[in-house]
Amino acid sequence: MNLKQFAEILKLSPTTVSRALNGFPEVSEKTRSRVLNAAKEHNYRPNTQAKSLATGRSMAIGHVLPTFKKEIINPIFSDFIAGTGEVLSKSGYHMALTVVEDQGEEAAYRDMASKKSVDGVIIHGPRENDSRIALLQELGMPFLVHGRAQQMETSYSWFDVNNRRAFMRATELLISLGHRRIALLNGLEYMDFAARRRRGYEQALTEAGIAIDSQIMRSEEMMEPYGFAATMQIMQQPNPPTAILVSSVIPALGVQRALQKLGLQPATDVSIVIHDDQLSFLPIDADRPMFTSTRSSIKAAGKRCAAMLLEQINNPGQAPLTELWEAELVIGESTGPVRSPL
Amino acid sequence: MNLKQFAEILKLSPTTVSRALNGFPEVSEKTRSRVLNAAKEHNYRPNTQAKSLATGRSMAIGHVLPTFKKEIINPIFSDFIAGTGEVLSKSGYHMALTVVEDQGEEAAYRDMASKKSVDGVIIHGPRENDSRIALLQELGMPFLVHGRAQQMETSYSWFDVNNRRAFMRATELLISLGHRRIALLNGLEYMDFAARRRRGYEQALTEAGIAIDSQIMRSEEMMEPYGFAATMQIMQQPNPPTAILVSSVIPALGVQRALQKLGLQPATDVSIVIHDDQLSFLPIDADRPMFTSTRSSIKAAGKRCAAMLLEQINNPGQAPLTELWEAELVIGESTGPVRSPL
DNA sequence: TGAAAAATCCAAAGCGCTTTCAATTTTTGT
DNA sequence: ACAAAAATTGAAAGCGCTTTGGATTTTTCA
Repeated sequence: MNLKQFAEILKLSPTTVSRALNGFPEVSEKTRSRVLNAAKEHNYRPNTQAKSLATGRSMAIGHVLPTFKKEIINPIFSDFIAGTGEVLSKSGYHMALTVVEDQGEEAAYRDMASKKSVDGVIIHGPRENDSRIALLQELGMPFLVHGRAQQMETSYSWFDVNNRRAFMRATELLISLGHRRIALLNGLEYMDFAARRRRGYEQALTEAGIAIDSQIMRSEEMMEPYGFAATMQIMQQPNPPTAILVSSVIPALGVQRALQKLGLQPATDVSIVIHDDQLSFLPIDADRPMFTSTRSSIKAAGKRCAAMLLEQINNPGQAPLTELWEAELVIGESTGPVRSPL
Repeated sequence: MNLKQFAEILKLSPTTVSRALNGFPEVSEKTRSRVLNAAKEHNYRPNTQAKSLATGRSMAIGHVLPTFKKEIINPIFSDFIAGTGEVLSKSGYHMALTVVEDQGEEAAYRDMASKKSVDGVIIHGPRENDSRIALLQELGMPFLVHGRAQQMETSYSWFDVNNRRAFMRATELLISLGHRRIALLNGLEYMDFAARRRRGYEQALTEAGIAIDSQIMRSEEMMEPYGFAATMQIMQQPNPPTAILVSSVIPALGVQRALQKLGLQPATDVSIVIHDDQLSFLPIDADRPMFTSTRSSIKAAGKRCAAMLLEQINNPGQAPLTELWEAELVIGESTGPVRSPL
């Protein structure tokens, strides 16, 4: 059923019906409730594309997902999107996901802009210097970066967790426990968040007068086997670390597996601190969590990102919004004082 | 830029340009390539909503994601969607995700149907008897079920893995290794796939003359802590199992953690068989995988589901499509012959 | 060469909505 | 009770595209 037919049933003009449905003040409350009830009864809903065409708003926000970066379509993403979706749907928005191959990313954004298929986008996994930011600014498309890029932090809207500080504090914690040889299993360091984490780690070491040793630092995609392989390797080196800093629960599972294989006990033999995104399927937050962690919910981040983007969309021309959350440092069972050297 | 303006640049009518762009035969190859080049040069792309409005096709397929079922927005979903998205984008489709609260699910489907905002939907996580199937049939919306429901399997399109058979074979394998006390850590059994798995497990036991013992069977959401808690409990019972069948890698991690805590060795003390969805971030497929598993890639499933749905959409009125894949039984390091009783 | 056939192009209607501008009805103030 | 003001409703244009039916040009063939 379309508007015209629906209006005929009501013996009203399409104009009035449209106004009633969209909450315009020109229509009397009596008519409005009559329309609203009839809409429910006859199950009438305005056609999306017609509405979008007329209003110029698509009521959708976009995510462009490049296939080659597993960093993006991953379990972390699914939790993030659960948060985003929740907030968006409350405002009548939905999400449009476009999967693109490597090169197609720029084209996908241009597409969305010129087709006007979304009202805004969320940028995932920003690089240290990310070309998408300039692109979207050029296209005049509202966007929000989940994370940050190095460039001009005041010129665009972003939401981020203080990754540098989180890893600095984590490192400091380990140092305060007497550890002086601390490994870092980082994410891919061309990703901005990983670069920042590394800086936090290095800063803490430097301030404690500990030399940075690339022998015990790794940077790879955050998957389980990475944690396993890196730990096996690092722990079997001549001068193995007494503590390991891990970028996510997922590689941490691999770390754990490796330690087990090596016959090493977390906390007593090797301390572990991880960054915990509070993934819904891997909750580690018991009364005494199994891992000591820098904790920050990715789902909450998703919610906040959605809200911020909507605000941008609804107030065009306003100054960029930025927000930086601190991660929580949670002491769990995986850390302890350094063992006296063997 | 809109079609009219773009046509003016070319000194052609909008009609011709539209035809050239959409590959209609009435336009000469010369004009077509001229149009195509100009489109690229001027970065012209037809407005999505206008096009949809005119054609009646949205070029999107929908996913309705209820928030309360973590079963759906989860890491498995993210891999699935990566597959779906890949196939869809090759056909010019994108995905529209709508997150809804508990009750809102039916409304969301009605919404999509009456707003014509998607051309088809994929149904996730079917229950044993799922009301969404009848609903979508009533709405006349093309859909494909990932999994099956009990009802009338010939009346709708579905794609499924032979879960019953997979778990039957897994159980048989364990039995052939001498195990007679086999625990089952299943997913939620109101989900069709889990119910089928259970039947497969029970069938194998029954055929081997082994009694079914609900003391060593669990059914919960497939998260890590579930695997841990269930294993701790089951293994500390009077008559603990010698083997455990686990519904997913994720709880299997918990199982592993529990065994470690209990000082039990996989394969030697307790055999483990899991179902492996080949999640991208938890690949367990080495030359000799760490887990023996029934393996079936969720991403491949996503791809196939997308292709099947597109076929449905493009051939309206054709008979329902169904496809059943067999899982692969892969021997890994987590199974071995039963230990002689203590 | 000229009529018929084929190829190429275009004007205009329509998809279902919003919104401007105008018309109509109701309320207000004297 | 009547003009002016306010409230309520509608007609019609427009959003940017596709597509029908028709017009124009080019090609074919006797």
